[in-house]
Amino acid sequence: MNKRVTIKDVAKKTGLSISTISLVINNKGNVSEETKQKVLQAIEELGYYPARSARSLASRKTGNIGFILTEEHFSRSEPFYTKIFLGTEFESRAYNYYVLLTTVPTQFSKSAIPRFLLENNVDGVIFAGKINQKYVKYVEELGLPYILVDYDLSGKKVSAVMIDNVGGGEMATDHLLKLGYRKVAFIGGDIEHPSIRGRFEGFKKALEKAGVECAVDMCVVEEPDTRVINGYRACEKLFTKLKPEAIFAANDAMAIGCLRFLKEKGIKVPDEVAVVGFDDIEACIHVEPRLTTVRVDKEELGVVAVKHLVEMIRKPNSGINRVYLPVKLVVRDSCGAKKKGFYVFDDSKIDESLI
Amino acid sequence: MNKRVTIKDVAKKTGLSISTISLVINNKGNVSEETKQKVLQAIEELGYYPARSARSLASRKTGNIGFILTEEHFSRSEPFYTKIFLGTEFESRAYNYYVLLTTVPTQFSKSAIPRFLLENNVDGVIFAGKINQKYVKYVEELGLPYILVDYDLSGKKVSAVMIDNVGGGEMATDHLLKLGYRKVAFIGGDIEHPSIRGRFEGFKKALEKAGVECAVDMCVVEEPDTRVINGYRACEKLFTKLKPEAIFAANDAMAIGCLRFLKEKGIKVPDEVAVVGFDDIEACIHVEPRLTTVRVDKEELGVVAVKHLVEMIRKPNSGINRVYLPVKLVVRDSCGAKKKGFYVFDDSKIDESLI
DNA sequence: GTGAAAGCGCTAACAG
DNA sequence: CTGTTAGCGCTTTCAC
Repeated sequence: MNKRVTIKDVAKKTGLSISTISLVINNKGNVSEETKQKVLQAIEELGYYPARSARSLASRKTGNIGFILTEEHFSRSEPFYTKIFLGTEFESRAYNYYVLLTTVPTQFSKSAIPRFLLENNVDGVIFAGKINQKYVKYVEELGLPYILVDYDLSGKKVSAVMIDNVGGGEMATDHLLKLGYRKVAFIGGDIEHPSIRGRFEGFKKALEKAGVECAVDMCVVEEPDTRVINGYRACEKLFTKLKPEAIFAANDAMAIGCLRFLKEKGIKVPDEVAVVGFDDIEACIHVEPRLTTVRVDKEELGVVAVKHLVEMIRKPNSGINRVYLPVKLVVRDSCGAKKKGFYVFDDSKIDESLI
Repeated sequence: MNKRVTIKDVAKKTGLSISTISLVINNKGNVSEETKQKVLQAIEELGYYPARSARSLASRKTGNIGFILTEEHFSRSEPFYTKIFLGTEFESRAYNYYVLLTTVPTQFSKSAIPRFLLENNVDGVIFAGKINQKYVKYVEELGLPYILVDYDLSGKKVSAVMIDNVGGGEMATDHLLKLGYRKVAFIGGDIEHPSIRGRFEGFKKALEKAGVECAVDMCVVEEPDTRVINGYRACEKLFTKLKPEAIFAANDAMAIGCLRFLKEKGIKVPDEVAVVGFDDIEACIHVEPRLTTVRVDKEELGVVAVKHLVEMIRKPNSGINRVYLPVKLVVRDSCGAKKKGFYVFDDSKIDESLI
């Protein structure tokens, strides 16, 4: 490694003491504007950057944020959580933090505790997606500030950045209702998950508003999780007894499962059944017909999480932060709106340019 | 923060000096098995973990690996580079490294130099995908070991983990040839990219082996990049003058573009034209028909990169590492092999279970 | 406003 | 084989 430029070099060059330099770097204390400028200039000229490790050691702050999610979530095919991470990575630059990402097994295990927690190498933690409560508890006991993203702990007041699931579910259902469908079904898995619950709630709310009865057998919510295959199965169950006009699936993966089942059975979408999903994952524009869905701004979830977490790090005991991020209906082909001649803004061009 | 357990506490508890503890931790020098055990036990009992920052400061090693890719690559819809990152993250645990990910603009800019480079906060760097040579040069001048993944610098002997593009291209083309197609076209964009070049090379090699002429107008390689839209355009160009029996696209995105074009024109796949892609991205199983392609093990690319990089960090001047990772043909529906009754291993179940 | 000095927790010679 | 000692580069009282 080349000889590193240190704070001493800056001190020497300016004829000041290292403590003054330090004060300038950290924008602390009372330093005259004049010396401040002198220092800043010297820093610039020398190309000086404070060493992380030295700062951490002396200040007892790491400058790192931990990002924890389950292996299951990260290895999911669609990059939902990846995008959240991207958002945090981007935002954390503004605050001069590094984001350390790690995955943990779904089941809590003492041996799986992230290294950065054991090594005291983060100032705060972001949990993305469903996570075993024990991990959260462990971080809490460490006294570290933390925030959940796209998840919530029932019966516990924690900081969290959430999607407006209820609003989104309502929006999707309203849309189907507006298109004239009356026999509208809901398909969901892992119904204990706060997000899925919320979407279901929105669904019921919309039906109630419209004065449409929400039949029990029009709601298939027993699937263990929300993967494609379970969307397929749920749809199969639904069609053994009933023939809905429209389906609102709790997420895109399940909606795609529905599409798969319907195609196999030769049931035309959207002509015979309309389908709407939730999340707006990439696959939506690859399936046939392209899936109408509720768009979640994943990056934004990450950005907001960092904003709040940094605030919590900077002023401890500032209380709990809870935010709901708005969602947006993206109308494509699976809901039939276009065929019915409803005017809709076509997002497809935007989608394609992203690829 | 709770009172941290330090090396001193371990020394006190064991009645040894801190340097002995340090030796044990780092598995260095000659420490008697007896004291070693004693130390290890004390560490266990106290729940001691060495502080990163202190270690870094004293040893002048950060314990971090930088992971650099362009914004363009990371925001790509399919999680190709994300998976490579996942691989690095996973593997780096084994070596007790943290991976710091950052994106940079495609164009080099002095102000976009990753913070971890400015702050001297990494021991080595992984570049993923196509990257402006200036970034590489910058790292080189810093004296840091680095390795490229899925990219290469022409005229420069650098360490790199590469996909066996030539082999894969050959494999895909062989497959089409074996199915009886003779008029086989190649579609590629960004032909200056080493990977695309390699795939094209493999294509030509296979044709030559089979004694099939490689007509110039059967190769559309002028597109600026390899996105879906350019696959669409390239396919359009192709079909204005010719009618190939099969198409090998340089990657899945372009292959999907072909599928799109062909569907619009009412040309049946695989009945009228067979299509094969490269990469095996998620979308392959969502498109209709499902895309036959060449599978690249993305995680493995990351794993291997870390292995080599760590080696380079540990023994500097150990020379250049260059590896080619094998690929595998995944036969689905777009190539017509199944319809033609060829026996093929069906990967679809595996795919679905991943979702 | 600025400087001197004492660490932060660890590693790395060098003694013994 | 183990201990002593001097830093690594910075932050942080506390004087002046």
